[in-house]
Amino acid sequence: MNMSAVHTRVKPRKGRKYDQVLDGAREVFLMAGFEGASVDDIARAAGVSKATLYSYFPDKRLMFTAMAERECGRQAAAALQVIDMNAPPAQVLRLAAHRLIRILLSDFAQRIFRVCVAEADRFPELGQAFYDSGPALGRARIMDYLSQARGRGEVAIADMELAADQFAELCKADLWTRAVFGIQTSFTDAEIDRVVDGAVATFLARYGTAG
Amino acid sequence: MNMSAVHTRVKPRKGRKYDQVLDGAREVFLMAGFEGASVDDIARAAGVSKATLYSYFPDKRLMFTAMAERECGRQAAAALQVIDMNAPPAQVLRLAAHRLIRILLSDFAQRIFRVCVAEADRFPELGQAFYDSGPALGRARIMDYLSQARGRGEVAIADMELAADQFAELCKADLWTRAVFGIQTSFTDAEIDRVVDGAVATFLARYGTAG
DNA sequence: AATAGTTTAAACTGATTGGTTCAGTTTCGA
DNA sequence: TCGAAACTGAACCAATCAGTTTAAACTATT
Repeated sequence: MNMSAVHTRVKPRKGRKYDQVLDGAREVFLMAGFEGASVDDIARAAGVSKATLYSYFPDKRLMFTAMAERECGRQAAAALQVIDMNAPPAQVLRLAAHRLIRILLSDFAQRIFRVCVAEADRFPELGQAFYDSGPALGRARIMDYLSQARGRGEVAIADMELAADQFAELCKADLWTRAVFGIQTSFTDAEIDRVVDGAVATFLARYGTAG
Repeated sequence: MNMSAVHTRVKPRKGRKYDQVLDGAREVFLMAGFEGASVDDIARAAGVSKATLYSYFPDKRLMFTAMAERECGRQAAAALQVIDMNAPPAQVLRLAAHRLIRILLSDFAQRIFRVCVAEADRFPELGQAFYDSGPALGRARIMDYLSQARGRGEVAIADMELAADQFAELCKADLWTRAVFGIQTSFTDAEIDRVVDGAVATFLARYGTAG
């Protein structure tokens, strides 16, 4: 079946302004949430007519999930930065903590988190998608490193998964909470360093071996 | 000014069905969010006519904030349970962790968290209210105990605030994340014990003094 | 029982929503 | 340059929404 696609490369669903539409959808959905966003606003933000918009997506819901999944994918890609697997824990963890916090506190991550959480029961599959592309992926990365470090005897960890989760949680320590409630929106390096140093110190106090 | 209130006790804003209205508001708002909730639904859930409802609250927004603030207050009251200030850290922390997790994972806390987060920028004061009556209050309680324990030399803590935050974060370790995204809604005692034990162990590895 | 205040159901307003339709314009490959 | 497909803009529809109004029914206190 689908003989027309024989040499037309896998046919990305439809035509030319697809990304443009999703960009508009992202802008409006992330600002206003699902119910708060009107389709007319999205069309305007996308610089596209409403008819075009509905030629790409059969309804508002699918438009929303499409944009959410694309953004989750992007987030996942952005999180996959190189880590020096051979460096000592104190150094690697400090760097990882910094990166993680910067992502967690970014305006973008905050917005998409809010939307995913708010709409988690209207779109059950959405929570899973966000979890897989964010927290779960970050944890896997941390576990990768910790496993190697354990192989070198640099850390002593029995429950690897729990350890990775604990490290991620330690990085949040209040900063993230205050950001998500809109209490504080920008953070100084000093504030972040305090949390990062605290996270690394606590983590290594439990799991570190040598000095 | 306000001479009419001289001997009419401080006048609780208005009459008889106030709580009834707020109960209905809670039910619908927590289920559907601010935009998703219709005033007619709220009236129906409250068992009250729409006219009555509008005689208590001038508009939907104020109805929302009133209910949110009441619920935050309740949450705060519920969190204030007795703690044996003189028991050893390992024991107190384990109990506190259990309580905290149970609250964090409860259906009610999850729902109100979602609504507060989702509506944090439509209602800026709401995030603050939730933070004060939830995380901030919990932290204060933990700090109280840790201070006393430090006085007895049972823990060695420099940055008390950070330590309290770290403990709270350690208690969440993935369980909370999965709950908030709707990935997992009920948790076994074993799952919780694993996180609790891990949190206490890690915390005391860093801050504990004796065995 | 009379009075004064509350509550009710239901109809109504004006605005907005998601979604459709369509006549006409643009784009682009062949 | 032709023609099909993609796109536009605006009008349109039915539904829903927050909020108001009204006339009748209920509840107290006196």
